[in-house]
Amino acid sequence: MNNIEIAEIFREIAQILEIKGENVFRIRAYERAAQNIESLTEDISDFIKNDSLSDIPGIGKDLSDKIKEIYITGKLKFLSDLKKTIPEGLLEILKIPSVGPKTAKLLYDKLKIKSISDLESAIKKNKLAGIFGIKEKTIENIQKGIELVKKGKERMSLAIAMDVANYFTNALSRIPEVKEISTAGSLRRKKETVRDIDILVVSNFPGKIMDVFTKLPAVKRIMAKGETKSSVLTKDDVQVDVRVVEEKEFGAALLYFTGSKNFNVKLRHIAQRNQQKINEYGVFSVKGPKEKYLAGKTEEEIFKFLKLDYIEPEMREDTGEIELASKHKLPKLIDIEDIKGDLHTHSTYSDGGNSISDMAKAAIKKGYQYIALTDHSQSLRVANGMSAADLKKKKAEIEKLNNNFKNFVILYGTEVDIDSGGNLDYKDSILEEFDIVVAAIHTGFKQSKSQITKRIVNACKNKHVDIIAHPTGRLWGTREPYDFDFDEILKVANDTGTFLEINAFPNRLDLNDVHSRAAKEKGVKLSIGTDSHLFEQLDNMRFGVAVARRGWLEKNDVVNTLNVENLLKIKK
DNA sequence: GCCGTTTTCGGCCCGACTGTTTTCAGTCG
Repeated sequence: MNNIEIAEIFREIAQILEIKGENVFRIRAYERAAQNIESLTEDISDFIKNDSLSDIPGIGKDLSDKIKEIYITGKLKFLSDLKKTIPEGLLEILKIPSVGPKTAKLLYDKLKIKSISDLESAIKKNKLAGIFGIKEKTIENIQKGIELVKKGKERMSLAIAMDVANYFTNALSRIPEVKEISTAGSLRRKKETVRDIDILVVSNFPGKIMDVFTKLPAVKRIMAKGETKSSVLTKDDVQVDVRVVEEKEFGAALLYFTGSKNFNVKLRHIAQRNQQKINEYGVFSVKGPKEKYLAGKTEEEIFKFLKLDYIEPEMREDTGEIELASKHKLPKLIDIEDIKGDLHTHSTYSDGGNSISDMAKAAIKKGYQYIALTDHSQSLRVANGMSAADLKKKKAEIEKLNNNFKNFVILYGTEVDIDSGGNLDYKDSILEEFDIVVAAIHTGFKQSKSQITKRIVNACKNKHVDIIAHPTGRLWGTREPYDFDFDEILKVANDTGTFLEINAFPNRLDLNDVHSRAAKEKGVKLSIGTDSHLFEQLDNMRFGVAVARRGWLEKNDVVNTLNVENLLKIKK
């Protein structure tokens, strides 16, 4: 049982307790525990071995025992007993927007509805209308919610979310009454997937903003429209929320709507201790009979009032950053401008769409000092992998192009396949010719944990392999990461001086934020590569940088922030 | 169920919007 699986068990418990109408704070305790376990950079087994489970915030005596039980037996009696008390399908009803635990319970108690299909047929037979508290409008909302669930569009990738957000921020910026505008929520924190788009606007004419927003051409349906806050659904079924605030509230609102929830809760605790209160309108003194506005115009001002250094949005998850901010020990996160080159790209020599020359030109235009063309190796036939003979031609072409550059260099590279037996697809005598060797697994994803771990360990131990690309193999929404011992890879990567990649391709983002942070803590260096197959995709670097920032990485942790001389010096 | 710079008991973040109510519960973030 790994961290994610244990977190899921606690989440399921929270949901069942919710339906049963249990104490909300008990429910919150399970949710909080789940979130904290999920964001641990160490394997939960380490805490069990060291008998230090209660060091994890939100884990006390009871949850410690439950974690141990799960770890040892693979299951939890408390959960299986709990499951018996409610019908199986009931949890899926909670996924319907506008249907919460109270409604789910009501529907079950009155009509014995225990699944979405039960609910649909009850609506068809007009059975809902008779229930106290449910009328036409509620039924309509449930129906629309069911449609959404069926389409299965619960979260979107960060890349898509950014596109949608740009459309709305551009459109709203054109309104003269808009003084300031910003995205908020998980999009601003740059989470790898985003559920809905939050936009914050400063204006003295909220009514006008609400009108324009809800009438934009991309809007399919208005879900809610109030004086200062509205929600719509776009034609692609993306939910967008816009909230209008006054200038003196903007920082407070931005802080509040950026979250995360746990981060906000902790800030409020700090405020409470100082006899202050934080909400989306500002920081207020609650000393004396009357509340007094203290701050709220900017986030910086609010952090200052709380005696904290400014915390970047990507770090606001309550995983230790608030404590560091109070001690002035926050890391200085890497920035997109720090990136000096791309170490994972493809050309027409394998399965890329552009020539080496075109890729290089695009890299120069981005202000890079180098680009590595890492075409696939021979056995990867689906990707037009390169034979040893083709390599000579490619090397000659790169040498010729490099003669014409000043302050820029193309690195002769390869993405060499790690085959199912753990061998590399080129001999050492070929590998030593390259400037940069990226190694990756492309086949045999279903092998056992020990087999896959051994394959990657072998690659790390090769004296020519510089980078392990997309180390976990996951493809968002299509392929789960393969099973391997990440701690072991970190150890070997550190011992051998092998870099691990943050693959910036939007549906990979591999390593992810938690893995990146773990790598940093173990002293492993990372490389952010776009895996571009077209020159336009070099722009995906920003998604890789987003992952790095969420993983607390600084400039020094990432090797492609170095200039080319230093890069070639520190690589194997 | 967790947690403690007044607490080992009694708290636990806080407000907008909706739909159903005649003053508020449920949902959401």
